[in-house]
Amino acid sequence: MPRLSLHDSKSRKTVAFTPLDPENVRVYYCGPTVYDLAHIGNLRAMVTADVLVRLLRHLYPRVTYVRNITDVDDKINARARENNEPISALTARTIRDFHDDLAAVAILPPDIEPRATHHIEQMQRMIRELIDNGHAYEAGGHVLFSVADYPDYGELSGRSADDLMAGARVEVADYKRAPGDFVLWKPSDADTPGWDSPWGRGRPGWHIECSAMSYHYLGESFDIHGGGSDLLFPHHENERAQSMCCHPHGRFANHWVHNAMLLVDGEKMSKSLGNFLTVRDVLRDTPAEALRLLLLRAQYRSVLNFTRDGLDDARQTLDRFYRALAVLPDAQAADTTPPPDSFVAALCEDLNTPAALAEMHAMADRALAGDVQGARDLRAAGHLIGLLGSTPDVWFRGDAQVDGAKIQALIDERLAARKTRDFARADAIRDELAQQGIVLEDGPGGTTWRKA
RNA sequence: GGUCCGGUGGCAGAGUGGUGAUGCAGCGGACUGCAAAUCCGUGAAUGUGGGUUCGAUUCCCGCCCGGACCUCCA
Repeated sequence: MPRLSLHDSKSRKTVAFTPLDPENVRVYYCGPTVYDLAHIGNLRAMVTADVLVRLLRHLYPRVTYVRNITDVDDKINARARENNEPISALTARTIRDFHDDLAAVAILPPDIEPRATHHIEQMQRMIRELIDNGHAYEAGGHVLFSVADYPDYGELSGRSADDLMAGARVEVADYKRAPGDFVLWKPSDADTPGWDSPWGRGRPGWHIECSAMSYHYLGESFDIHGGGSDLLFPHHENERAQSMCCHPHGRFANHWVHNAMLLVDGEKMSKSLGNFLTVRDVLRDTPAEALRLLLLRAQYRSVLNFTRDGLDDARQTLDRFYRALAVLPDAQAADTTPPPDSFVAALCEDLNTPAALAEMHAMADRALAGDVQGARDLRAAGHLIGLLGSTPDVWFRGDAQVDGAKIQALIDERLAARKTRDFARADAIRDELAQQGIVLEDGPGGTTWRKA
C-alpha cells in the first residue's frame, strides 16, 4: 500500500503523514458560515477535504471526520435582518441548501457536524480556563486573547508580531491591550443573539468555536486540520493559540492542510466584479460531476482558474471515461476490484489529482481497446475520488425527458433508408434528432443515441 | 508597506539535477455513404538576468509579472 505524503502548512514542507493513532485518524475541517448559498470557492475546500478523507479511509481502518457549521456570526445576524426573517430560519435553510449542494457533487457527509450554537458551554469553559491561566482578559465587556502571552503566536502562518503591526488594517480598539489581541467573547445587545456568561450576556468570537469543538470531539491533539488558505491567518493562527494555551500538553493539529484559492476567468471571485458563482449557478446547466472533475484537475495547492472552457473540457473527459465504462458487460454490478496502485500512489503524493487523472486516462485507453479489467480499474479509481458514480446509460441519456421508443423508431427508419442508399432521408432523420439534442452514433454494433 | 505562494506548448495542467506526463485544441492518416466515436502518426513549452554544477526547467540570488493573506472571505 502506498504511503501518504502531505504538505504541512506549518512546516511548509511535504512530509510523510503519520497518524497519531493509526486505528483512528482524526480530521477537522472548517465548514461554512451559514448565511448564504455555498459558492464554488467554498466547494473547492469541501472537495479537497472529501478527497483527502476518502483516501484516508482507503489507507486506514477508521477515520473520524469533523466539519463544523458556524451558525452564530455577525454576517448571519445582518443577513437575517436584511431578509426580515428569524435567524433560525436563515441558518436552517442555508444548512439544508449546503447539504444539498455538497451531495450533488458527491461529497460524503462528515462523521460529526457540530454546530457552534450547540457548543456554547464548551466554548465558555475554554474561555474561563484561558482567563484563569492568564492568557485572556476581560475588558469593556469583551474577553480578549492576549497575543503577547503566547510566544509561538505567528508560527503557523509565518508571521512575526512586527509583521502584524506593519499591516495598517489591524482594528484598534481602546479596550485591547495590544492591537493583535482578538475577541473570545463579546457582548450582545437585546436584539442580538446572546447567551448568559460570567462576562455578561454575549456571544462567542469567531475562532473559539473550532478550538472548543475540535477538543470536544477529537481531543487536545489530532491529525489534520484543514481549510482554505485564507483561513491560515488569522483564523487558524488564533485557533491554535487558544488551543495550545488551554491545552499546553497537546499539539492541537499535527498537520495543517490548506487549499489554494479559486479564480473565475482569471480574477478573484467577487460580487462587485459580477463573477460570483454559487454552486447552484453552475449546476443549473452543467452536470455536477463535471464541476467536481474540474476542481480535481488542478492540485489542491495550486490556484485554480475556473472557466466555462474548463467546465466543457471536464465534461468531455467524463464522456470519454463513461464510454470506456460502457465496455463493462454489467455496468451496475457490484465489483470488488481495488483501485490500481499507480493511481493510489499518485493521490498519495500530496493528493496529486492531476497525476491520478492521467492514470485514469491510461485505464480508459485500455478499456476502449476492449480490456474489461481496464474498465473495472477505471471505475474503481473513479469511485475512490468520488467520480464515475453513475452509469454510461444515465450519463449519456439522462433520466429520459425523451421518448426512447420514438427515437428507436427513427433509428430503424434511418437504417432502412441507408440500406436503400437513400442518404438524404437518413441525414434528414439525423438532423431532425440533432435539433432535439439527440446525437446518433453508428458503431460496429449498430446505431446508438445520446444527449448532445 | 509586510509575509507567503507561483510563473511549463494555443489552452488546461503534472513531474524531474541528465533525451519535459496527461487532457483539450491543431495538423496528417485509418475507419465511415457522410458524420460521431475510436485508433495511428505529428508539430508545439520551462518569464528574465546572473550564480552553483560536467550538466538547471528543477538548487541559490536579483529583476519582471501574477496571486493569496495582513481581525472575522474556502
